[in-house]
Amino acid sequence: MGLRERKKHQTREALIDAALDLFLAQGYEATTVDQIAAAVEISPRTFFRYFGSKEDLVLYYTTEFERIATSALAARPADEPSLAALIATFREVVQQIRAEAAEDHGRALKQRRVMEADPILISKSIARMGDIEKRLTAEIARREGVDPTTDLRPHLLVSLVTSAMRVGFECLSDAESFDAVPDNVEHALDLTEQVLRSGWDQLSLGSSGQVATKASSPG
Amino acid sequence: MGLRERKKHQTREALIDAALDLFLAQGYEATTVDQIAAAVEISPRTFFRYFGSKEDLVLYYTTEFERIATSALAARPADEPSLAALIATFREVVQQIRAEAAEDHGRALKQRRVMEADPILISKSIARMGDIEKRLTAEIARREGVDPTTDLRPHLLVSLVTSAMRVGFECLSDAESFDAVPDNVEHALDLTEQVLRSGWDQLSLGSSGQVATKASSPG
Amino acid sequence: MGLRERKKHQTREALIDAALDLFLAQGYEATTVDQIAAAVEISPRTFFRYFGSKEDLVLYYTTEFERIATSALAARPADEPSLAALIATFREVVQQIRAEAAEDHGRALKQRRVMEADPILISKSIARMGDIEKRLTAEIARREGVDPTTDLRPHLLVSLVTSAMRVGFECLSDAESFDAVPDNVEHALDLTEQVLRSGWDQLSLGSSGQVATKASSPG
Amino acid sequence: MGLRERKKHQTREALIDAALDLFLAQGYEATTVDQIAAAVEISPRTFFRYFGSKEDLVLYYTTEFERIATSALAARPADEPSLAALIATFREVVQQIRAEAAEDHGRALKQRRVMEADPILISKSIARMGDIEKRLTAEIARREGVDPTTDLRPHLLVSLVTSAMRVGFECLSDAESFDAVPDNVEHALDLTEQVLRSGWDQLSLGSSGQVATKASSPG
DNA sequence: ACTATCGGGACTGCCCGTTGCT
DNA sequence: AGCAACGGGCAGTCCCGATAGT
Repeated sequence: MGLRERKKHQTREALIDAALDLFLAQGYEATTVDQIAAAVEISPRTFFRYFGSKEDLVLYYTTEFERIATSALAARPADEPSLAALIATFREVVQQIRAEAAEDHGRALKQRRVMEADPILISKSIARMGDIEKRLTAEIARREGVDPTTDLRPHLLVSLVTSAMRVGFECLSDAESFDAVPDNVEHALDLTEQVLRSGWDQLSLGSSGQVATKASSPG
Repeated sequence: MGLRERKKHQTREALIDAALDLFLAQGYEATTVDQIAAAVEISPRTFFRYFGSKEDLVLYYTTEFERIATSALAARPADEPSLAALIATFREVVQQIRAEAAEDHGRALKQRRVMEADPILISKSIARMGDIEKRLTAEIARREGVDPTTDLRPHLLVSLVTSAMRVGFECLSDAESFDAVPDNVEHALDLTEQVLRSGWDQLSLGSSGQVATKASSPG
Repeated sequence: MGLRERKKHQTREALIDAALDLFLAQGYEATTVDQIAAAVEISPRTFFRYFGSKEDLVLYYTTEFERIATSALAARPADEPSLAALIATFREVVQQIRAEAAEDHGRALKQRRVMEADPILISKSIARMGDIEKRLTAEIARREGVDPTTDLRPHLLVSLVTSAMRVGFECLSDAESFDAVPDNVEHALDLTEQVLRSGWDQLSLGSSGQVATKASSPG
Repeated sequence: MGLRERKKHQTREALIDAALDLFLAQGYEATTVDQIAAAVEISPRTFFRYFGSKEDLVLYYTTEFERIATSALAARPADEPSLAALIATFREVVQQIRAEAAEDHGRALKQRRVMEADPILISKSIARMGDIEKRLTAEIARREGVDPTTDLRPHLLVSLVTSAMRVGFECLSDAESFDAVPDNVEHALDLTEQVLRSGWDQLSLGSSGQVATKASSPG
């Protein structure tokens, strides 16, 4: 990695740290981009070269999540049932998070605190999840060989599992540290797997089971 | 309804109509609040007395959705199982939408067209769903007599069913009219009910089933 | 005039004064909008509510010129010959300028100094003059009942008289005060009127005198 | 003309052609000097041996115009009246343009199209005209033996005739080809000569006719 | 030298608090 | 009383010129 790359990386991390501290100290809304820029001694203009928006900074990990999740799903064996593949994918994501938490110096925890303090940020992060869902849906549909625009089962499956994930993430308002989050997520994934396993397979996703496709709906 | 109320209502509808038309004509981003205000001959400031933001206007129906859903859930019999109550609640919402669509003069369709043209709006609307989820979760937890901060099952249940709803709503990009939406949503609800019915009840929500509560998690 | 109007007027003038002084002291380019705003203790944002751009401020008098000239021309009797109408129009503009010069406190002179120091501003102002010419040409063509795209006499007439005006204005680089300008302009207008009067009327603008129209040119 | 000269001339023309085509295709601003150089297979450095800047290339004809006009005016007999000399000068310029138009292959038209597409270029070209006017004014004043800073008649005369020229040039926005331009310009010059001839000579420019000089103005 | 990056200034849009108008 | 004009603040974009790494 050239000196340039390295500096960029440092600046990005410095921005995240400075911003999160400011957010925690005085609130997300009350903190201006100018303050963040001043804190790391760059121009406000440059801030926007690193993060498309102030929001992007807080939701940085969401972006990371997407990167990890999509590549993890792509790596699942092609013949694995979709439900299992998704659950496994998310479990891998959790592992990754658990691993990175070490060198993270509490950034992840700070980020969650900031988000909890500002409910609107939670909404925003959920919205991003929507985008991720779309991508995962496309991949599941591809695996199953169905058309996601006429068959809503891939979307539904992804949506259900992703929901579980979210629920696991959000249930930590009272946590002192970030440690409990991975456990929570895994717990939620366990529950969902239990609940869905018996029911979902009967939908025989990917089969010609017309009952489940939109095309067969009376609409 | 007094004359004052009526006038307010008219202004609000005029704003919605004017705004949606402008959005369709020149795009959401490209349309300024000033233009909307000018179109109905009010001051830009006054716009914000009717809608908290430009976004609020487009997502007006989402707000309506919340209103209807919460009151519908509150009206369900107390002894109805939670899954059934939620599904029934959402079915009622769909009915309401179907009914209002008549006197709506295509506003709902226009609104969807606007949202499809601007992906960011979709995210935003999904984000609002998050708020609704929270409210519904609280109500389900109340019904079940569990603490939603320690037991993540209420949140999970709500999240799963809401996901189904969302999936139903979103699958209409190709629809020419708004008519198909209610059918789609009902279809998604049907599927979800099928899938969850067998599995969910075994979680014996509300029981002391320790396996399912966060408190019992090893984390 | 209400208090509101009065305050607005004061702010505008304060802005012009402060800006011109700054421009003279440190140059047009080197002066930022923020500095101007700070000098009159308004927010930079508000600056743009008074002037669409920094350039607009310097060329403010050009805008005024346009406003006065077009309305003055519109007010000329319909049966007055075009040449006379134009000369009279510009004379009125000069009168207006002379009248305003009193309460002007040398603003006009400062403005010229600024423009002379920054040649690009001169280009810009000339370019605006081009727009004004276009508008006046259209009006003259309307009065004469000819088509300005096929008959170049309206444009020519306007251009000739406007040139005279410009000549009058520009001949003051060496003047200590702005006082001489109106005299100069009137002088130039006098000369032009003398020169053109006998010759122009023989072009019988508006007649069917084919010799004068572009359509009849051998091209 | 030696071979070396001829090659230089060819390169210059190739540059103009390539540049104009690129400007038309992707806009003036969007086109880089590198692209132009690449198009004619010379090094970017060499470009600047032919044209001082990208702008110089577009305004090349303006420069040519200046060169031709000043030398043509210098060549007029010393005892020719100024008006006649100027008109004759511009007529020669037009002849030159007409002559070159043959081997010009629509360059002039393209250049106008480029300029019309970028209004700022128009400003720049007009601004250059201002410089030319200044030079011609000086020459006329010299011929007449008057001081151009106290007597505004030279400037006025030049300005009037130049205006005519501009009018002739500008009246082609709708023209499909450049062919009509020389005709238009000559037409405008004809009209102007007619109009001014009788009137101007009575100003007895260069005489001691006090009425016409600025010095004698009551201002 | 070439190019990516940075800095900065103009400018706009959203939104809100206050103030003057009716 | 209520409403709309106004001013202000901040996020964000664009463009350009300077700079610094490769």
